Amino acid sequence: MNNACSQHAHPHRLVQQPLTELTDRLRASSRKVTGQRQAILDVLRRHASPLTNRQIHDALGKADCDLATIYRNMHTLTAMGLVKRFDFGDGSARFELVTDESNHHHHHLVCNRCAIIVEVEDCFPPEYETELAKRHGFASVTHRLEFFGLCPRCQKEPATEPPPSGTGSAASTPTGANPLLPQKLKRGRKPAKVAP
Amino acid sequence: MNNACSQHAHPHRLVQQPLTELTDRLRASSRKVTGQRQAILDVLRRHASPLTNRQIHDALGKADCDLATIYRNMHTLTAMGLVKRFDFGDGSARFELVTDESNHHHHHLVCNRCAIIVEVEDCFPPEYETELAKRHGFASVTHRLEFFGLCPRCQKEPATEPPPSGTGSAASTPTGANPLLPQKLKRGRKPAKVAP
DNA sequence: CCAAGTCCTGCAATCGGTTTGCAGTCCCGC
DNA sequence: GCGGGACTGCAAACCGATTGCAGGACTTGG
Repeated sequence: MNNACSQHAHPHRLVQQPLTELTDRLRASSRKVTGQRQAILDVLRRHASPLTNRQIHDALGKADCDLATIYRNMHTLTAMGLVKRFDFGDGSARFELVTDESNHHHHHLVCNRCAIIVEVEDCFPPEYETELAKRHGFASVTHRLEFFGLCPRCQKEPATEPPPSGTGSAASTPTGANPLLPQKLKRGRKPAKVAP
Repeated sequence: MNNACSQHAHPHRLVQQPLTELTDRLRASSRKVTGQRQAILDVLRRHASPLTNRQIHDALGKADCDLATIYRNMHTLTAMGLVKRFDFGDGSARFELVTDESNHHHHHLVCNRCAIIVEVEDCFPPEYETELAKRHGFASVTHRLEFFGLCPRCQKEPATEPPPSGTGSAASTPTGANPLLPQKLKRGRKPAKVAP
């Protein structure tokens, strides 16, 4: 499956860190460098925005790998600090590769319609958090912050239309449509069925 | 900023708005004032921290009400603006009653161990968001911000202990234990089973 | 106060995301 | 090259959440 380039957000700010360094870190933790693991890291490396496990699975293409394996690996990698987990409030977790240099603290700006994701640097000053922690006696305080809104392209759309298809250059997600609707999940049940 | 002092779970800062006003708003929207609806609102009214649907269900006690009904009602009430939904990143939504006066913009500080929730006023200045929106061309930008850390009580705990029981004064949630583990959900599967 | 029309509820099936037991496979150090 | 532990695939199962359906509860109008 093609996941490729014209990636909406900062298309070329991709992490070019050699895969070997990643695998080295794996070995250092007495973990094995399996083909699946490498493939997953590779997929993450070539994507700028955080991906869901399913997106990773789809992006793997021929280097297929069981979804359960991806889930397990994301846990392992997160625990090892190789990837970071983000939560946009639609029921699925997203993961981003963490690399020594480029992975400073950052957040995201997500479109409520097409789910396009823009990385943003904005965040309040750290003293804020320190102050907050002190005031309430909490320790090791962290925060989770994400922004949501309507992206420029979606603002132009008719309104009560389904999310944009492929109208422009930037396809929302490589895996195809995946409009996440924060605060308003959308699940379903098949039409109906008779008795067993 | 600071609202109250050592409030952890401001037990008495409850919303005392008459239930009638709430029911009036329901009628005004051509919705029916059912017993379940009232019971749910009542439960929310007497709790200061956001509750999960299950917690609401448990808290209902004798005024039992199907979980599905609670889910449906939380949707309705959220859409009507009577309750606000929060997401702490453990797989379940939480709801807080919205009342005209007291429900200003606010966030939460959650303990990673015992799940105690403290309401906090801290947030970055609104210009921030406006600026961000403008810079990226986004419209109607909102944000989701929550803080996580270790509460004072849990800091004293041994460490690799299960979350504290009822050691102190401030019981986490009226409904009982419900330690949420942000970023590290905990699901399970029963022991095992043989063939059908 | 009753009847009709709606909205609502309970029940059970279902959905999607995620986890896990189990058995076979692969990686790595020896 | 071998052995054992780490890992994978498969399928079952979990969980929060959603929904079709049919009976029940509010409301409004008469």
